[in-house]
Amino acid sequence: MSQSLNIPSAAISRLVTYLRILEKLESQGINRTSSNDLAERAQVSAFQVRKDLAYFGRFGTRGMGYTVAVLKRELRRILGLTRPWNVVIMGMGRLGQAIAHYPGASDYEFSFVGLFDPDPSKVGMQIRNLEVMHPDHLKDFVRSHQVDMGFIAVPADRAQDVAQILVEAGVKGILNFAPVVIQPKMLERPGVEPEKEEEWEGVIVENIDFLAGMKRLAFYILNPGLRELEEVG
Amino acid sequence: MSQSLNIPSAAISRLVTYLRILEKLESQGINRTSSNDLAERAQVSAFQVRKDLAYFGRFGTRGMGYTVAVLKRELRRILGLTRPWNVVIMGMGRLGQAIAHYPGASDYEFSFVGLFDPDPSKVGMQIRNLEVMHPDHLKDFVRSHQVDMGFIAVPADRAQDVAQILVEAGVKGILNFAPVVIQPKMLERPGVEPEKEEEWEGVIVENIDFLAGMKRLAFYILNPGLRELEEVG
DNA sequence: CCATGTGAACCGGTTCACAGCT
DNA sequence: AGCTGTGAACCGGTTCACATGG
Repeated sequence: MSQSLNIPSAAISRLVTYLRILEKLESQGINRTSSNDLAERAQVSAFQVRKDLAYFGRFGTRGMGYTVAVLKRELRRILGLTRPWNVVIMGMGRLGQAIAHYPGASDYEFSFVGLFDPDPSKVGMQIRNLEVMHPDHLKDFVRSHQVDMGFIAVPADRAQDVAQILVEAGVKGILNFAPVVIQPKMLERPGVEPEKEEEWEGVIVENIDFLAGMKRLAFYILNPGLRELEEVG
Repeated sequence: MSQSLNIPSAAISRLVTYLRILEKLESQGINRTSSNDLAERAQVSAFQVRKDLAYFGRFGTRGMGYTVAVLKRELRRILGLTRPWNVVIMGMGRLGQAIAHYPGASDYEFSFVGLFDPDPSKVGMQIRNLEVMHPDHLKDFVRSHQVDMGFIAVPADRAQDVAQILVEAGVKGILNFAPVVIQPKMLERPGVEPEKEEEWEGVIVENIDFLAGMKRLAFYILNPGLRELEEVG
């Protein structure tokens, strides 16, 4: 029934989309919906919507559909958006700053609690009521502020090192904006080998690569026809 | 053989990754590689690498592997990165500006040729040697400058309208950074109905949604174990 | 009678084993 | 012998049809 194995990762991406739609519906004062309605708005099939939800339980009423508020609450719970997430951003170039200011991040429980950049001209800068710090202070900061995630917004050639630093500092997940594949082999947390090394699940890495997005777009413009649906970060 | 149907869209994402790896190898003076080597660097299986390449032809030498320069050239050709792509960016908030300055975009043949924002305080601003224009001028601009793609970097509640405007202006593809599902139903290009309406293939929409990335990350941190590999924009 | 929830069929993409070239 | 290229097996995710329950 609920929460067992075999949940396609694509389903998770879609749940995020459904949640966004439900929030929009709620803000419009609409309080009932259906798998058909959601499907149309999310551009997937109604089967898909029902199956995706079924992985986690049953949230609707047969013959009636779904209550927007209920389904929204359940999806937020499933996705872990009821508790706060403390986030640090590595790299305060234009992209890092744009992320720090991104509206909507704080609507959910994402709090940017620390901003880091090694550039002396950036250290000490005030961004969004936070003072940019040198990465040397990351490790202490992560521990003292219970940081959950680190975002990588540094140049591509620095990304692997920064990922390493984040892992050593003890974050649980990384959102990587740099156009590189982070090598998980190297993401070993020192001090874990001594313990049960089975224990160490590894850090979750999710990628957001818009250079790649541009290139895929170029390909599909040249080759229309072999375009299906796609799910992207 | 080459270029027929049934190419998984995930394969396209991986090709982009392989290309990036080849460019790195070349910059390091390495000029031979293999499916095994590429696989490790891209964090996929060697089977996968060979299969992905096989969709488009044969580029290696049996027993020898691949020549970096050759494979790189072929991937660039396949992905359409040998010809220039003229791009406009809609929305000159922090994200739009970060994209406009993104290093790497111009390494490939992506040229940002026009920047648009309706905000009077932004119109006329000089960004990257370009003057920010009002969207009213988009249609003429797209025609006169042969714009291929439009990037949407506007607030979520404006994204659908901007998509509509881009389509009407005649772009072939859209890279949408806003956290909304663009409704393709509405993306009708006026003046197409009169002609063969079969002809209108539609505009390609690719999404880059980092709010969604954050949420997926939250989910996978809470539920490690049901994490496989993922491909993301 | 409606729309959800779900076991089963189907399909497409990944994995595999091996054939083919160097 | 080594590594690519590929038809076939396999597996997982999507689609479907229908049973379930309001």
